[in-house]
Amino acid sequence: MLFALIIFSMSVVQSIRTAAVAAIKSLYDQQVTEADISVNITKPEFEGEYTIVVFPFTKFSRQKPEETGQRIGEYLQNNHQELISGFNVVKGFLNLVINHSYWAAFLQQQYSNTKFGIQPANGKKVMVEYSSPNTNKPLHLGHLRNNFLGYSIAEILKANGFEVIKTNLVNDRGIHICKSMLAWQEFAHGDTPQSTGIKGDHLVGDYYVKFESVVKEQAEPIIDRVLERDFRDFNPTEIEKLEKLVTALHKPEVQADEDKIGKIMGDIKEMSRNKTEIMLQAKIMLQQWEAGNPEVRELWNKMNGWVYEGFDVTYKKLGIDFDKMYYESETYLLGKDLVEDGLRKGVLFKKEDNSVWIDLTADGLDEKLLLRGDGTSVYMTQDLGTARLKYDDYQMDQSIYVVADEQNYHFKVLQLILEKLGEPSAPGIFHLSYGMVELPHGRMKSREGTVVDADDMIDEMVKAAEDKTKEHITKKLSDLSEGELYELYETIGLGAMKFFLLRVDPKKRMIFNPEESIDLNGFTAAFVQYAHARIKSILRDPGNEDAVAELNKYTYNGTLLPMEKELISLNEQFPGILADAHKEMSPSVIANYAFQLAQTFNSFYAEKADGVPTYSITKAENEEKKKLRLQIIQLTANTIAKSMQLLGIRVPERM
RNA sequence: GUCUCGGUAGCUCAGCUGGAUAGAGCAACUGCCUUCUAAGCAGUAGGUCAUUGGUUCGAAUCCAAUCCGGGACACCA
Repeated sequence: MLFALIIFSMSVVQSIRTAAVAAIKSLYDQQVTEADISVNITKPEFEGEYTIVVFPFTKFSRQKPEETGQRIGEYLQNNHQELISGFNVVKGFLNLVINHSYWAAFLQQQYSNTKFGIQPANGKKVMVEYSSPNTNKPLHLGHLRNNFLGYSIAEILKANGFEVIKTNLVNDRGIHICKSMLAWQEFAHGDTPQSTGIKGDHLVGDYYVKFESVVKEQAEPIIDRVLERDFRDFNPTEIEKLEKLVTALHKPEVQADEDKIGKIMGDIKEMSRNKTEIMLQAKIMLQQWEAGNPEVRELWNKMNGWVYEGFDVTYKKLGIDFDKMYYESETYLLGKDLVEDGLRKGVLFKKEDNSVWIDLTADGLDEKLLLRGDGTSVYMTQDLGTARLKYDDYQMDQSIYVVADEQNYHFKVLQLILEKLGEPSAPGIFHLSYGMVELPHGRMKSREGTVVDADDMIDEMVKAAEDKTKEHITKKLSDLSEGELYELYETIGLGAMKFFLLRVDPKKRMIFNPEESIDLNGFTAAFVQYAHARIKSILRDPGNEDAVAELNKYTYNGTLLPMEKELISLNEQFPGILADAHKEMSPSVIANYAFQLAQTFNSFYAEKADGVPTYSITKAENEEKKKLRLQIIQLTANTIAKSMQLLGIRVPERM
């Protein structure tokens, strides 16, 4: 079947484009590119599957749009009979009818090909860094969007032929970690995850919260004193600043503006918090950690160990994994050698206080600090060093950072500096920026305790799936074991959560409504999973057994009904969708497609005329139709499963 | 202030490389389970695509201005 192989290496849309370019060349002696051919899916009210917009060609055809469409249509029909069997022209729109035998041949070749649409290796390597948690508190809803996005993008890249390295840069050191450590030391009386039965990351997180509440308590008298202009807790430069703040606070125009009051009070609070006893202790602990103090390091190791145990449980449940872990405790000193290089090359400069900067004003940005006067590095320096480390480790063509959009500026600067330093990693830096997840009342704030915990979230979703499943359990799932049922609840519950967070364009911030997220109807994973389970149920039906066994060598030879054509055509678009998802760096493209496919199948499944199903499979009007439809639904099930896999979502055989 | 992202149905979102009468889901209302799984299907209702101007055969889509909202612009990470 060399003939078929040649055809199916190209999508229908591609083939139409190529053919149209040739048609225009032949009819009008004009050389246009394939990108100039606008091919759309035909509106349902017209006959045909694809539509070429011919308006742009009237410039050189010097004919009315209708005539131009007519001539191109005739050319295509005459010269590409295997693909196009008919056409009609409405105004400037040329609607093309795809040859039924083309669809049949396509179906025969791909219906059981679980690799349909998956691209062969292209020899390119991509690193995806995602998740990147702090080890002072458990994962929350915001992390979930990050984790699902990173995982899904990695899957999408793989399916597009890339070699992917999934990495996690764990933020395992810093003042926030010391906060949890200190509070644990002071208040825990030696409690451990084992002794309390509390999951390690939650236990550590609890002491982070405890720390914050002590800070708040201790800061109150300091704030009160500041407001009374009693600045005994502060040094001269701080006092100068506080004087200004307090004076400003009493101005009438500020008194009338709640935003301004809030801002000034925020500054005062922040400065006061830094003077609390416990905060000062935390800072000392950080210094001790950096100096390698054995006791502090031991405590740090112990508590981070608890957190990792907790994270492992959560990651495993989420179905998320990594090929390579990087730890900030091992990378935070990197980057200084790049700074040295930069100074030598004259890309960076020193100020009088010995601090090192880069001037980005020519690029419309500011000056950026890279080393403090005392020689210590900042966040950017670390990231520069880590970028070099990663590149040395893997020499990847692209390095994707899955990080929230509040860091857009940081990554813009990071790439620019790498470029100026002549680092080979620079061109491959890509910030996959995503919007924050907000609750209906506003943004989540960990200090205010308005965070949605990831583990709670998982439990709730699985519970919701269980409740819903139990409504039907006696009808269709009574023979499943406890274990099988639990697996099903997880498949549905986790799927719902992932789908909910992935179905929206990543760059948009999204509102997370708990009630809506728990819904298993409509535009949800359960809807798609349900369609899959229905298909599998039909394929298992003993009444279809004989036909299923003969599908392999079968090619349908007859006319197709509308929904048959529609389903095949939609499946055929999968490779294009996969490419789009990569181009857009957006799993939402896949989610929308999977939903549409499931929806189309459900209509196909349910359509009736005079009470009789139009597209019955088990009771099809004849053996030919039965085999045709079995091929169609088999292909559909495969495409659904693959799409969901790209989102990191499992698909059940029954539900 | 500068930069940046967004504003589409009551709500949550698609559509944005310009193309036909702007689509889904939820919520509301009608119907459909002796017939392959009703977690479903079919239908009704719901729109000044933020506003104004421009580009053109044609604008939700491109451009400009304005309004509203998020975020960033740290010797925090």
